[in-house]
Amino acid sequence: MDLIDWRDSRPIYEQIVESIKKLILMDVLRPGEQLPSVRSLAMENATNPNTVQKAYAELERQGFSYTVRGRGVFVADNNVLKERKRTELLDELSETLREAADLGIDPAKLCSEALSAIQGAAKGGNA
Amino acid sequence: MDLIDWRDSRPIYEQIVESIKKLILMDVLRPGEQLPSVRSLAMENATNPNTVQKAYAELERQGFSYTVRGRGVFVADNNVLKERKRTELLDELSETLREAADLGIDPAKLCSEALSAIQGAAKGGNA
Amino acid sequence: MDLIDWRDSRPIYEQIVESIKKLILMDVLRPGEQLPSVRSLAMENATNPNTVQKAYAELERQGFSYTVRGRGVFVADNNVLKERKRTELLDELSETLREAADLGIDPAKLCSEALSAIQGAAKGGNA
Amino acid sequence: MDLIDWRDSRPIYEQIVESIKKLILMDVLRPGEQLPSVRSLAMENATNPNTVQKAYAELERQGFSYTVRGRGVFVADNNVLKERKRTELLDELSETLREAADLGIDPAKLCSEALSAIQGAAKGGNA
DNA sequence: GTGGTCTAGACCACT
DNA sequence: GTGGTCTAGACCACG
Repeated sequence: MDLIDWRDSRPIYEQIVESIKKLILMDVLRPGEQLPSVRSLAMENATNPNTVQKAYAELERQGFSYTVRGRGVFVADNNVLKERKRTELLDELSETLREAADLGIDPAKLCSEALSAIQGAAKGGNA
Repeated sequence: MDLIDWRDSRPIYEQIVESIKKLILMDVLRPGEQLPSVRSLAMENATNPNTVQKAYAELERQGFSYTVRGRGVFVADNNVLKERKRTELLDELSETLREAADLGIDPAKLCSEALSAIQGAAKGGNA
Repeated sequence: MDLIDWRDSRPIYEQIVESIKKLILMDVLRPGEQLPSVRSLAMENATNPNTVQKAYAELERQGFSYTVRGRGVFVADNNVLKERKRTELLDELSETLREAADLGIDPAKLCSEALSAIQGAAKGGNA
Repeated sequence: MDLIDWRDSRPIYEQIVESIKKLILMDVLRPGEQLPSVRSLAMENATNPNTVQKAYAELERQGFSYTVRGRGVFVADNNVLKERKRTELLDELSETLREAADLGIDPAKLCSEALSAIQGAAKGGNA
């Protein structure tokens, strides 16, 4: 697992949270599966156990994982998570489109262009 | 001009940059028009001239303004700026939609939902 | 005569000096010819007579002009000027080439590329 | 590292930027290597941390370095940088030669003189 | 310890 | 008056 981009200006723990969230949402990490131990993940990414600990705490707070003392950390089996992410993306989308509208740019046209772009990329890229 | 939201966690200078960029893109500030002096804007917003100075430097770097020593700072007459902003928004949109697609969410459906959302808000809001 | 670029960050008087020097060296302004009066040049360029005065003083100091009280300012008939400018350009060239050499770039090759570039431009451009 | 010439009229931060850029381009500072901390460099050069900070920000903006919060600033591993610098020098050269041509001076002859000059200096100087 | 931001106050060049 | 630079000293987030 390569979770950290050292050139990224965002805090390390935040990058770890986001990376693992993405892995869970994409079903690479399945519900019930055990996450790497704090120590091993820290070793593997050449970072401080405290930093990984902070990331795991945040993950649990957001409902993506649960902890069993003496056993480890596991992926939550919540299927509410995807719905929540969908809402999040929808909000982000609306925000961008609203800004475009404010500037006199047709949001619908922008949308269709963006859709074409990703479909084109998907065919040639990693689809 | 009310450019700063003190509850916003982003740096002051960055908020100033974004606010003025928006004013320029929305044609509230017209090409050739003089921007407030560093000192007056600092006074008006109860901040430090250095902070405003940093914001103005960034604006100029991005091509939104030009400086005449001893005279003041002026809005650039570039009509390329809007096109650049459009591209920027388009990239943002595509990024969000691509992320949705990765998660198995239909981007087109998400788009249409977002468009409905902002049209609804526009009617009741600031349209 | 359009001598000033208001977006240029250099001082006005310096721009005027450089512009007039160029006009003299390119023989647009001929030896013995009278330069515009301080007042008229100030009017024409929407700037302050003091600024033009400062430029004229600098021009005279550099030997490009001489003043006759009550008559005006005239272009010096020195043909030493061109030789001096040649030396100046030569120094600039050497400096650039030396910097290239320090970086491990072949100066001779760079030179021949530059020569090609300007010959190409001259044919299509203002030759 | 002796980065500042106090007799130089250019801003301190600009001198720092240029000095470090040169060190990077000459491979004295290698990709991935850590730059001195803002504070230590400020101490070493008897200047203010803010000034060094401004220099480092500019370096990063130009793509010569990247920052990891809490870790330090590192030399970018871009090998595009040298090519970019070469283009920059080439442009400078062409500009000088074009100016010479405008004045009726043979650019090729000027070039060969400059090349002789630097070769002579190199033998007697720091070659 | 690191870099990032901000304030207060100063001096400079230019108009 | 304008912007540009610099210093001194402070606080913050991150590791």
